[in-house]
Amino acid sequence: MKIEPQKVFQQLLSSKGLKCTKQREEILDYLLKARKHVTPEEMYRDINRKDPALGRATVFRTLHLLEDSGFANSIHLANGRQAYEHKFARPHHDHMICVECSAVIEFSSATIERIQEQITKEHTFSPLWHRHEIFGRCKKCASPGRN
Amino acid sequence: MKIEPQKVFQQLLSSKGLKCTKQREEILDYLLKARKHVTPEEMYRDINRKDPALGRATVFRTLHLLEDSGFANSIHLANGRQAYEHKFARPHHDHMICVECSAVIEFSSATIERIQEQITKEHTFSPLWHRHEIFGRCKKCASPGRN
DNA sequence: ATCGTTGCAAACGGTTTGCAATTCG
DNA sequence: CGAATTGCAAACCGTTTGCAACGAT
Repeated sequence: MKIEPQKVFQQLLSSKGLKCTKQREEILDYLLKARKHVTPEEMYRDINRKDPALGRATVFRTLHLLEDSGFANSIHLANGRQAYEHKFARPHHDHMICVECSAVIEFSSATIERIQEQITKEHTFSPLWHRHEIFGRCKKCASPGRN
Repeated sequence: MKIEPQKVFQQLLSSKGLKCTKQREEILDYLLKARKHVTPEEMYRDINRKDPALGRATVFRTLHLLEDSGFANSIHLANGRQAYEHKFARPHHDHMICVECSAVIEFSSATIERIQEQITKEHTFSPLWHRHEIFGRCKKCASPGRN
């Protein structure tokens, strides 16, 4: 049985008495199609091109809605700005972020997760989520001949 | 031979042709004495109480100077804001951050570091630094009878 | 005296909010 | 119809910056 994000989203909306609007659909679709992490501004720029009526505020509001509902994740880029990715059928993973070109490479390690669990337990800390970001230079930006 | 942060800082300053000012000393001292991670605003508030002449801009400027020189570290709190800690004679460590009271608990794991190295190597990624933050509730805030 | 540094206040940039108009259910 | 949602523009808030006065060397 294939998961259909749009359907799931609609269900969530109606279950909360919220409405399914064109803007919310556009934004979810954009996020689902995006191959990389997108910033609210990129999102606004791209969707607004096709639908000039869309406002910036709606992008932010919807992104929060998606994040709160567990449909999206946000990461912090090196400059502190946020970028989002959807969470449909994607296993948990963390990120390596290139400080030069902002490329994002995903990684995950069951061992790290296990150690984390152990560490939090030792400190009687109840983990909710975590952020493990490695900053550096990607293959391309670190290659010789580029300082 | 004991390390004397203030001396080291003075050396760095003069080696760069920068000046050793009262404000810079106050800020470094504050950071050294702080037992927890401090935000620029806390810093400004506290130091400004004793020295009303100190301005907010100087706090930010000095914090950047300290970070760039490797004397301080910054972390992002759950709300995206920054907080700083000094780096004198402190081994590398990461953080668990309480989403309720913003308490910060430090942790470190040689195993995690090792795995990270291996992962970056696999992706031909040249790491510069990383941020590993676990968000959740500290012992106190997670205890029953609260929420 | 020189040039880095400071405080101030204005500018910034990303995000949020108040509100009247609009749209979904 | 009535409540939720939207776009707009103004408000926010942490941070940065331009500038004239100041201060360390």
